Amino acid sequence: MTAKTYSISELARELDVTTRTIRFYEEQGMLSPTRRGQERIYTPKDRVALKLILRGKRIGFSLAECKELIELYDPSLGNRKQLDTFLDKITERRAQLEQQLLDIQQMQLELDTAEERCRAALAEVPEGR
Amino acid sequence: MTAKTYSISELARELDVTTRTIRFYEEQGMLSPTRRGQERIYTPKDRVALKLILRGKRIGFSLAECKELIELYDPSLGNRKQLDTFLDKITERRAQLEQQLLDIQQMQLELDTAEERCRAALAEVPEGR
DNA sequence: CGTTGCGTTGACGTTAACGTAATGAGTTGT
DNA sequence: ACAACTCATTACGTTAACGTCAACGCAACG
Repeated sequence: MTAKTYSISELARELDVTTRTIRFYEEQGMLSPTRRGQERIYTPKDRVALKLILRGKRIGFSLAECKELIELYDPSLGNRKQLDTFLDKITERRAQLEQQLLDIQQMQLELDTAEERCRAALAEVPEGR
Repeated sequence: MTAKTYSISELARELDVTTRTIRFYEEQGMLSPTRRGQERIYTPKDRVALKLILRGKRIGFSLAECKELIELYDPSLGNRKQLDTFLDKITERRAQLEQQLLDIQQMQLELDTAEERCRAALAEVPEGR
């Protein structure tokens, strides 16, 4: 049952990032692979965390924000106060995501009209033959 | 019919950015306010462009990407080749937006489970009387 | 046993996106 | 006339998020 493990370059290839980037994320306390000697060994859990970071980045989260997400995601450190602020942060993020949804929808509309105008302009200028 | 105009600080206050930021965007060729002497005069069109930039930023676009969006948005420079690459860029952006939608939905799910776990942990540790 | 490949740790370099003075011109109120 | 605003330009500073060497360890391969 010893779940699969990954080398740093395996992870890098699969998720399309550089090893430098992966090490950097570790340096920032976002990943904590175990070691075999000097070598970093990544578990599926680490892989999930990394994917979470990359997903965050795609929607414009800073690494600090991604780090928070990871901390939320893990079940660990639980005194009362912590958990309350966790819940607050979750609420906050949710609001942000909602705003982003709106922004994206708006963008889509704008792309629609942009495309229309582009096609209209193309119809006006058919110097292509 | 001379539509409304704005001073730089008016725009800054309204859209909650610094004047430095606005000037910076101009420096990057993303805004082109007219001048009255030295003073910058912003039209509603400029204001729209600025809002477009800020919306882009909220979903993680770089300024370079935002600039492209603005260029798409305006009707102007139309030779055939340009228009074709415009359409390509539009398609590309649409794909990106779709991916972002997926990412956001995934995040929302993760926040759901994070909240659940948080509440569960709170139930386990009710040292708060 | 040399070199090829993957891994490691520094350490300095780079780019984007502004922040932060410093300084000066032009107008507005008292 | 002078202070108080608002605007401008110029220029150096800063932070985040890596990129890019350099120099080394060690395992396998022909």
